[in-house]
This record gives sequence, structure tokens and C-alpha cells, in this order.
Amino acid sequence: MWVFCMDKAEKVMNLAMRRGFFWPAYEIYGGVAGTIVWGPHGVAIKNKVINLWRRMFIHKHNFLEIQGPAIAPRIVFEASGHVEGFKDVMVTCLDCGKKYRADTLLSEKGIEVSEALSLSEFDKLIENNDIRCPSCGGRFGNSTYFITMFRTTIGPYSESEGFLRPETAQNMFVEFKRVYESFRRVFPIGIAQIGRGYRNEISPRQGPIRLREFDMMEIEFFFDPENDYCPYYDEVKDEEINILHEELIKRGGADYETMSLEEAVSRGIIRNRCLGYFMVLAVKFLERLGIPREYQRFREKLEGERAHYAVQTFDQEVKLDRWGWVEVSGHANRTDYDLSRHMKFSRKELFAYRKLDKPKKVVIKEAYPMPRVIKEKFGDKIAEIMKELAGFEAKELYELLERDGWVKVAGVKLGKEFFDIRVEEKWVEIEPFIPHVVEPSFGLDRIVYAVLEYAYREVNDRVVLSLPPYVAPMEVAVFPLTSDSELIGLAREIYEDLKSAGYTVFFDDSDSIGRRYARADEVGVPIAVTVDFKSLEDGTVTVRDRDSWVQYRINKDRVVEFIEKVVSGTTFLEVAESMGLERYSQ
RNA sequence: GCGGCCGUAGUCUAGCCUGGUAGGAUGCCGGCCUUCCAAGCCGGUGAUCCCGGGUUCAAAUCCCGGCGGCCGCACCA
Repeated sequence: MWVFCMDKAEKVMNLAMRRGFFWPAYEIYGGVAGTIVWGPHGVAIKNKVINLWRRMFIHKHNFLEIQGPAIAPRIVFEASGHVEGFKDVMVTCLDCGKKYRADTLLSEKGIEVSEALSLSEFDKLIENNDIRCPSCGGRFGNSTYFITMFRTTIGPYSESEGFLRPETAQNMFVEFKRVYESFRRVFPIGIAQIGRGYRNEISPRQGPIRLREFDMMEIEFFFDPENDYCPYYDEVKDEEINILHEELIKRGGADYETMSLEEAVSRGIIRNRCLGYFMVLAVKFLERLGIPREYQRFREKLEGERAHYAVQTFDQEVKLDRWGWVEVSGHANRTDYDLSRHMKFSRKELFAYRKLDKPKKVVIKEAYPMPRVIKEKFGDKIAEIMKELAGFEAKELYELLERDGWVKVAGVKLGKEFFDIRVEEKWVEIEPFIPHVVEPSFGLDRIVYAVLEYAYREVNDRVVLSLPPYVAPMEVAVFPLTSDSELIGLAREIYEDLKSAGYTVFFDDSDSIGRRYARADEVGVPIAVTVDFKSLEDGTVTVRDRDSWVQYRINKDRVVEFIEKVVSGTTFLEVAESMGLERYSQ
């Protein structure tokens, strides 16, 4: 068969296209790079993967799932640091047309540049240091920005600038306060979101691996930095995980090290227990999707590779046939970076509160300007003075007055005599803090692709998709052995019964029975029910295992029970055994 | 974005160099046959030859531009 000369990625994508799992989008108009369509079977698998994730990551911990908009006003991504972080300065060689990042070129010449430089300052630096194209020696044209976020305007007449979110995370930070308050201030608190993200990749390739629009499943786990006890840690601390950690990478090693979570934490490799907990859970998640542990690893992101918001990040990677180790989830410790930034930009308090063991005395030291006194001395200048003073917190003013004895605004020095200075003592039982966050973040499209690749098998001349039954796009197939009308009649009855029971059922009465098994195997249907002539006599049918092709005879009334057990995760052979079924061979 | 290779039914491909409006395989649909693993036979269905422009009496074929795919470089926060 022709598929044997392709590599695995090509085989999987070919199957995906032929049988309706996924395909390139907008094909009739020539296509758009970095976009795909998930077809009916693909959607079915995706939904089942999402459900498994919901069970394992959200329901188990009573986390709170939200759905926020993908469009956000500019300020959200200014606060998050993405406008700066996603923006790079590029220069193009006038001779050969190659593009380079300006900061990389400069730092190669030993010139370190700050992020705040303007385009003309970049041009000057390149001119003055005579920086030429590394490949052809040509001169560079003027530098330009490129932003890999999708930009848009909000409102048809509006100039209000917005962006499509490059990660779903910001919704959970922005809406933190409302979720926290409307769900009775429990802490720690996990907020989850499943949704689309958008990145205007420069050159997306690799089919479903690098998309411009993709689905993510993310959790922001908020905790008290003074109490980072992880309630789930003990459950999994002895589980083994594969880690390619910083030390190994720096030593130049390419092989991961296998160790228990406990060991990774005690050696200081994973510096937050909850982060480690989610990493183990991520391993188990992929394992249940059919990706063995030895083909999974965590790669620690080094200082320069890490996102601007993270102090420690591990990428969970899966080994794919064509592309090698590919990231499918990221596990980042984002600290209080995001909430702090949103506090600053929104000027809203995004605190959580911790109850103190015993009430604590706090001294509140604040200074409030006294407009009447200021007006007496400075007259009409008061307007300008008060405007500038509004930019300070009362606490800040107190501190400035303590330190310098005066505050300088609008070109005048205001001494203590212009302020109402309040020093109060108060007993408090709770105190505010900015929660810290660890974030497990999964790329759904890549995971579904990896699941398909690991399920893909060739047996004799046929393709079999050995998907775990709980993610297969259809649970069961029903076939009459031949085109005998009585067999078809009974098969249709069973087909309808199984549909009523809630299953997605594949019915097929064309061609030979072998061909129909093959068609069902190819899309991963785990169970095939065959109605034969014995069925007409005693009401039994056979159930066939997709992976072993072994068949058992079962009363047709027990088929639903059988499917239910297989779909819940017990293997076909174990279920047949436990139900006391008789092996069938023709 | 740059460089190399490439783009023909649902899928895989022949034809392109040496212009004369597409051939195979498989799939799909129908029928015959068939008591369990893509069997066989008969019939049928199916292609804007990626898009646009140019050269020519005539373009899948030659030329130019674009789009898309793969590989390498760069990028992937």
C-alpha cells in the first residue's frame, strides 16, 4: 500500500484528511498557513480529551472554570507585558533581503541594548557600529517593529486598539477578584479556562503543531506565598518523572534524568510543590491518552528562554516521529507578576486576604495634603500642585516627608506643615497579600495530534488507530455478517438500541465483513458487534476487539453493559473475562 | 521572511524536459457473489491540472507574480 513510503507525520495527516479528523483550512481559496479545520472525528476526540482534562484537573480539585473573551483592550496586554515582550525590532538586509532581530545583531557585537530604545536609536547604533548582514555583508535598511499578536480595533468607528489574546491566562488574572469574592474567598484557589488563543506566527509550519489559532486548556493556581503547602503533593510524590533540568542542559546532556517528584523537590530542581504536582498529573494525563512515559519529558527553560513573567518553567514535551521533542504543555511559576502588574495598570486592588493566627497591631502612617494651607501660600498654583499630588498614595507621601522632610511637586517644595499627618494604631485579624500563581497550560491541538500519532499502527496491510476507548470518536460499530436481510434487520435494531443508550455508533452493511472491520479500525472504533446466523437463533452476537481481533460471544442484551465497561477504562479482554464470556472463533 | 524542492479526482500518483485540453491505482456509490478480517466480477462516480497574468493558432506542460506544502536558516515571548 502507498502509505508505507511516508513518514509517520505524513501518514497520520493523510489519514486525518481522508477520514475527517482534521485538514488545512480555506483550501478552496488556496489555504492560509497556520490554520486547520477539525473535522467530525477530530472534534469528537478533542471533546473527549477536554472531558478527561476537566475530570483530572478541574473537578478533582474543585477548581473554577470560566470563559472570557478572546478580544482584549490594549491596556490588558500592556499590563501583562506582552505588548513589550511580543514586540521585536527587525532589520532587513538591503542586498539579500534577510531579516534579523536588531538586538541579537548588536549583542553579538558586544553591545547590550535596553528594551526601551526607539527605532531611530537602533538605526543609529547599527550605523555607528557598522553592523552588516552576517550572510552577505550588505547594509541594513531602517529598522521596524514586528508584533506577533493579532491587532484589531474594538467597535466599527472606534480607534480603540485591541489584541487577540496570545494566551487565555490574562482573563483569569483580570477576573481574579470577582471569582475570588463570589466563591467565598477559599484559598488556595484554582481558576481554569479552555479556549482559543491567537499568535501571528512569522512562519507557521508543521501542520497542527504550530497554528496561528489554537485551543488551550489552562489553570492559574493562586496560593499564599507564605503558605505554599500543596494539599495534593503527598498523593503523587513517589511518582517518577523524566526531567531534562538546567544542570543537565548546561552540562550539554541531551538525555533526561528519571527521578521521583520528591527527589526533584528535595534536590531543588522543582522549586514549588504545586508546580511539581501538576507536572506529575500532566504525565498521567498523557499516559491515559496513550502516550507512554518514556516518550514524555520535562525540559527546563533556561534564563533567556523563559517568558518575561516566569521565574521557573518546565515544558512538557512528547517525542514525535518527525519533529522530535515537541512542547505540549508548559508549567510556569508566574509568582505575583501578573496580579501586581494588573494592580498597577488598573489601579484596583487585587488582594487576597489571609487570616492571622493572632490579631496583629499595625501602624498606619499616612499624609494628606491640606488644600487650604497650600492655597494660602501658593495661591493659584494650587490647581497644578493638587493635580500632581493626586498621583501619590497617602502612604507614599508620608514616607517621602519622613525621608526628605518635603515633597517636590509643580516646582515647589512642600514641607510637613502642608500635610495632615495621621499615625494610627490598629488591631487587625486579616491582612492582604498578592497571591502567587503556578500555571499548567496545555496545547490541545498538539495533544490531539500526539494522541493520533501514538495510536497509529500498521497491521499487515491495514491501518489501525489504537485510541484508548474513552477518546475514540465512536465507541462501537455494528455489522451484519452478510447482506442477508434478516441479519441486517437485527443489526439495525441493535444499532438503534446502542444509539439510544447514548453511544456514537458506526453502522455499515456494504462490502465484505473484512472490509468493514478495516474501515472501523482505521478510525479507532474499539468494539465491533457482528450479527451472524447464530444471532437469529439464540440472540447472541459477537464482540470484536480492535487491537487483538479476538471475538467473544455475548447476549445482545448485555452489549451496552460491555461497552460501558470498556469505555470506562477496563481493557476489552478483562471485561470479557469478568463477564464470563465465551471466546468465539469461526 | 530568505534559499532549495514541490503543487494533477477523496487519497497516492503518470504525463511536464521534447506544448496538441489528462492515464493508472485506490477510495466512494450501485449490483452480483459471499457464514468473519481491505477476496473476486460487472457497472457507475469522480480533476477550476493551486490562483492570476504572459508567450503561442494551441499551455497541466514554457515564462513572470501570488498562495499553499515540505526541508534548511531565522522566528516560536
